[in-house]
Amino acid sequence: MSEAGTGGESLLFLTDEQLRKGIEAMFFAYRGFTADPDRILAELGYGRAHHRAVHFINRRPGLTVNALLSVLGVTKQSLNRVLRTLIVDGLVESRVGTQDRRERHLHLTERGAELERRLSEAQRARMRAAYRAAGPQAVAGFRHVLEAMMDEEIRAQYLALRDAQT
Amino acid sequence: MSEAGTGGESLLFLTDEQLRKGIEAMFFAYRGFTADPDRILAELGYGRAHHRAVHFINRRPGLTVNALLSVLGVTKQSLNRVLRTLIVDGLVESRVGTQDRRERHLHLTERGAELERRLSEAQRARMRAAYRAAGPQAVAGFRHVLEAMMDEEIRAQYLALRDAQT
DNA sequence: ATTTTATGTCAGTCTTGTTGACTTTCCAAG
DNA sequence: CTTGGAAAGTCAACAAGACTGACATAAAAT
Repeated sequence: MSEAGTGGESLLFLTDEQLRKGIEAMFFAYRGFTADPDRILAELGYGRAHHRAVHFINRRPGLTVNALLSVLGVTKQSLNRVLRTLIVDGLVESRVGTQDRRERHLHLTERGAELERRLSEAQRARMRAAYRAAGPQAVAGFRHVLEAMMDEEIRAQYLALRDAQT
Repeated sequence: MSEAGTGGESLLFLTDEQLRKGIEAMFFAYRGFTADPDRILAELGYGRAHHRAVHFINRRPGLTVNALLSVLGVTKQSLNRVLRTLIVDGLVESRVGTQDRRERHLHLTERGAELERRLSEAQRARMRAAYRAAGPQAVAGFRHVLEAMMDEEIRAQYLALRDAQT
């Protein structure tokens, strides 16, 4: 890891001014990060909450409502409103569990998958451009810092999700 | 660092899977990023909007309402509600401009500056920990990618703000 | 004198979050 | 087999914080 080799620089990086710049960069970058999907969602009368639900259902097909709840970090009442519109609109399918029939397993329908692709492609295009502009080494650093910034529990969830993928 | 160093890898980094992981990292990291200030704000009956206003007023003392509006990317009605509570509560001072008396120049009061320090210190503590854990090289990469992810106009604002500081 | 700009304010809407109360379903332990 | 409790869904009420649109005021610019 880099911290081992370049010990002397660490102190310079940790001035309050450097940290404040990082905070601002995070704020502005997040705005860019959500800007493109937001435009698509607005067309369709959806919001960011719909995007997040669709994203994670696509990511973990068949996950339960409870699991989605804990990934998103919202209450079931809040999620339910969003989920209901997605189900009514035919983008998400809620299947009763086979072993435990109290559980509802969530899947995207073909139309839901289409929306997911559209949203994701917009977001990935920006990410791809940023990655290209910054270079592979910067990308590795970017991911490192982001992972270190997460809450402990969230990081565990993230790593599990990350490693479960291809 | 494990993945960096060799130029030929660039293509590998730009698989959809890598991009999706970056998207998720961004989502979860932003949650961590706002978690600590959110707790402090909740105690005081404020929200994220108050934090953002206080942050940028501290950053650019004497900036006008219009300038703050454009930095925050919200409408004046939305900002006004937040700003009014901060002024009434004695955290922000609104001074009539000297050259142009239509303008209101915004400053933090001593109490406002105290809150700013408290919020900022919480956020910087997390940032500092993340920076330490990831190392200086990762930090540089982090900032690179974030800057490349911003909208053009926003990036210009950010760079102006960044370079105006010590 | 008129227009434009900067700001503030009122009213109403929307999304997305919250709590609390209650029901239905159904697994599992007594 | 009965009952306790977990999972899920629903209804209601509420709040923050975003939006639009309309309008008011003061001051600068033309």
